Amino acid sequence: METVPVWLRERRTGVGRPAERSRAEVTAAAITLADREGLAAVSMRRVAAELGTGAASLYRYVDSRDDLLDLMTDEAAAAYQLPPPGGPWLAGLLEVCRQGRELMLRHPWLPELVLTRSALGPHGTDLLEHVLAILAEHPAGAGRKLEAFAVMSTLTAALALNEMNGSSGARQRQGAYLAHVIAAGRHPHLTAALTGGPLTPAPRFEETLSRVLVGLLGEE
Amino acid sequence: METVPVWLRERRTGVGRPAERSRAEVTAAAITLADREGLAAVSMRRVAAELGTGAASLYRYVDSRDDLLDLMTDEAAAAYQLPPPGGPWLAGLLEVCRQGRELMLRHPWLPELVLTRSALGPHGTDLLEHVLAILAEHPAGAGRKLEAFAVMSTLTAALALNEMNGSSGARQRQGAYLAHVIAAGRHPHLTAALTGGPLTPAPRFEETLSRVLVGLLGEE
DNA sequence: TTCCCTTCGAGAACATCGTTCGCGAACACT
DNA sequence: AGTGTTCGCGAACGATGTTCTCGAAGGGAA
Repeated sequence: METVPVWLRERRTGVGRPAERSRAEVTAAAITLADREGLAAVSMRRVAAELGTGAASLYRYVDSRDDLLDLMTDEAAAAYQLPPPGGPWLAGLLEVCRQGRELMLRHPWLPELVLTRSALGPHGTDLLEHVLAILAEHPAGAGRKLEAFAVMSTLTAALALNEMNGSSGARQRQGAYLAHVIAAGRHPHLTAALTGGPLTPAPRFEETLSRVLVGLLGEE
Repeated sequence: METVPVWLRERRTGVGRPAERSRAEVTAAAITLADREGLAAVSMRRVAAELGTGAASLYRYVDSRDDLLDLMTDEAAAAYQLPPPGGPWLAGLLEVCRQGRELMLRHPWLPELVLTRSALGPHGTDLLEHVLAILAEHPAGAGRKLEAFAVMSTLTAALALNEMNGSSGARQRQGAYLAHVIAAGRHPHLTAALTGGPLTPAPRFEETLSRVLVGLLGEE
């Protein structure tokens, strides 16, 4: 049972044969592959092929596929452009959410990893530090601030996931079933909600997160 | 490309050899297995073994493993005890969340499925209908009500997942890395948040969802 | 330069996975 | 009894994560 996290396993000293690749290269290859063919395509063998090596070689850089997924998540978080904190806290948090959404649209595999795997790496902790800095003057307790961070991440990922499923084939199946449910006539409120006009304008991403964050942290 | 959802595929008429099992039995076996050994143990072979049959037989009842996962999710939602709507809407929604949390603690595999797979089956639509009934008098538009349902489900699942990770080995790794980050001294706000007292009382589940829902739907 | 010790690369192997094929057996209906 | 249709499922295919193993490669000491 290895209790040391991925991010702490250190490169050995200059003794022995030097590695031909780096953990960063492996991570980058996995991200490239996931961007191109989806998360399901990220197998050890495919990632290795992307690098022109054998599958077993990857285990010199990564303990397991799960480790690699964590590395991908954290590496993606490196793209955040964190402005110096200042100004109203709500605007600061919304900017983080906005960038998060763009990141997830650019990396369609990210939401799933963020939602089901909560490990914070170096860039993840940088992001959390930034959020806490934005909230430094806020009177809420530390527990609530940490919770606000979790809620932000979760909802950003979930909303981005919903957005992307819009063009998927899953949406068609869901629509077909909902049509059946409506036709059955036993769900009056659902029917009214889905057929009443052009489905009242879907609340916009930023407005939703703004309302949630205000509810969580107060108007201030 | 099959555009008809799982829930609509109907049992054939009485012609031919009758099936020895039902889709409900297969689903129940998968749930039993997942409860006992986790979602990763739910393979077609293991589920079949649970039923005392061959793996290939399951494909008479289910098109794919993904279908089976959707069936598990919806079957779990059958356990909701939906009281007749009435009283203040916030209390009604919180009751749904409370039951949802208990469900997820009883079925530790549920959050992952709810978070990454959004298909609504018969029981899922019943639940949505119930939520919309609770909000029938609420002035918000249909879009916002549907969104509130999505946010409720997502946050309930995510918070339950966090609760359960408390006893996992993943928490230890995360703690070890956070200790390292604190020791490095480059994250003052994070350090303050994690070392300031006994980590200000973690905001309680219901209070969190109450604040979020009020933020989303207004005080009314 | 020579040697050694450590580390690396990766082919082969193992257990397991989701899924398909094909066929014999079983039942309902005429 | 015969026929049409469905069911159960052994066998097989391709792919997966991971471990074992060992030859090769390079740095530092001699």
